[in-house]
Amino acid sequence: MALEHAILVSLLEKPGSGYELAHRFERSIGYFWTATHQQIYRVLGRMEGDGLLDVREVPQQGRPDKKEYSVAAPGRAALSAWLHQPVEPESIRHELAVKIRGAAFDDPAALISEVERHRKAHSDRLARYLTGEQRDFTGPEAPRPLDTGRELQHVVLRGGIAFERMTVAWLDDVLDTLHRLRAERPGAT
Amino acid sequence: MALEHAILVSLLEKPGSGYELAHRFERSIGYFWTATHQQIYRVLGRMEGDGLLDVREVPQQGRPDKKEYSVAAPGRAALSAWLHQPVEPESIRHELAVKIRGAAFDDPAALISEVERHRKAHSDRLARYLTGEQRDFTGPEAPRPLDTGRELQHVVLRGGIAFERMTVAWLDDVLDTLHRLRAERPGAT
DNA sequence: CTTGTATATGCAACGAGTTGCATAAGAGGA
DNA sequence: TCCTCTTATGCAACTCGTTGCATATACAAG
Repeated sequence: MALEHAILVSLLEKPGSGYELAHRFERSIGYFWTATHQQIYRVLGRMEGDGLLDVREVPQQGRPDKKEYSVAAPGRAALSAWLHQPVEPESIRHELAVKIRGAAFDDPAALISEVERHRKAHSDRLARYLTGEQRDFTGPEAPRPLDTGRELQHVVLRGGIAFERMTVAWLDDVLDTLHRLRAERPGAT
Repeated sequence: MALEHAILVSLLEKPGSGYELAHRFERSIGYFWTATHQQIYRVLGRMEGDGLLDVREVPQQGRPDKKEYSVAAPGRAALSAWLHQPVEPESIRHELAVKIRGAAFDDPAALISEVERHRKAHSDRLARYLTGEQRDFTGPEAPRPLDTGRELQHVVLRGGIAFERMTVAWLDDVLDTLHRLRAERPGAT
């Protein structure tokens, strides 16, 4: 149930509506957890029912009203309990890797454009992360000592950056391999 | 439905029983996709029902009989169709990162042992991958040119190695950060 | 005045994945 | 003899996650 915990963390950082949370999950929270708005609304409803969250109806002008959620005391306790419990180190799930190994039973060269597409998506994301890092964590915006929250946000962002950099480099390795295999078998398409 | 495709790839590489597949998913296939035996048996049953797989009852001595699955023609066609379809670049889901950001609202120093545990798990996995690479892809066992399948297996393994290396380095960064934060706030536990 | 975009919330159905349990045969050791 | 481990297969119940659809307000562009 890590979505619950990701929502608690995000709402502790700043209260907000389901819609706003969905956007954060496409941005900063998205470095390490993803969720669609349907999932978020469903879980928000359940968490409110369980007393983990408080809701406040916020009337707005020029746009529909919203429900602003914030973390209630039991929610904070639930997060704290989870933080003190071990979680299992996760394994990767990489569909593209399944495809690469599957390509041995089809035409490997046909994968090249797909891999290039993935490479672009990851290098775009890397650029976005680096821009965010420049904006939020350097110069006058750099976290002062003792700003624990900012320091921890930064180290998580550095993890996202390292992941994307590693992925781009690996996809280059994959592309080299696919090109080499095509050169060795000039008969293939 | 990537589990289906991962099973097709694995059975094309070598036919086997559900039990054997479950073990492969803890080893080589596990570089990029995980699954428990319950999931595997369920999906194997469905795939057989859909005509994607052939089954053969294999009587054994000294152990229970097994059902050996292999890929039927429609299964091969289904894999090929999927290979030619684009898949979305995936995002990470990293529970530990949720915890790190959540630690800002609790005691960051309490996370240190948890992060160390994860670091060990990842560096153990890295060592296992490197041993496997030595065994299967160097010296007399190195893939000859034109051995497409082996080359592709190797590039996927290199991806697993790169991922674990990157993760270990990042967790060191996280540990540095947590230690630094603890030093700056000597009051905390 | 219609179309498109952004804000805002939600249901229903399905498929994917996890957890707990159950069964059964043979091998090896206490 | 009993206990445990390995091989081998599976059901049931549940939660998690995805996809498609539905609704409503407001603003801007054509």
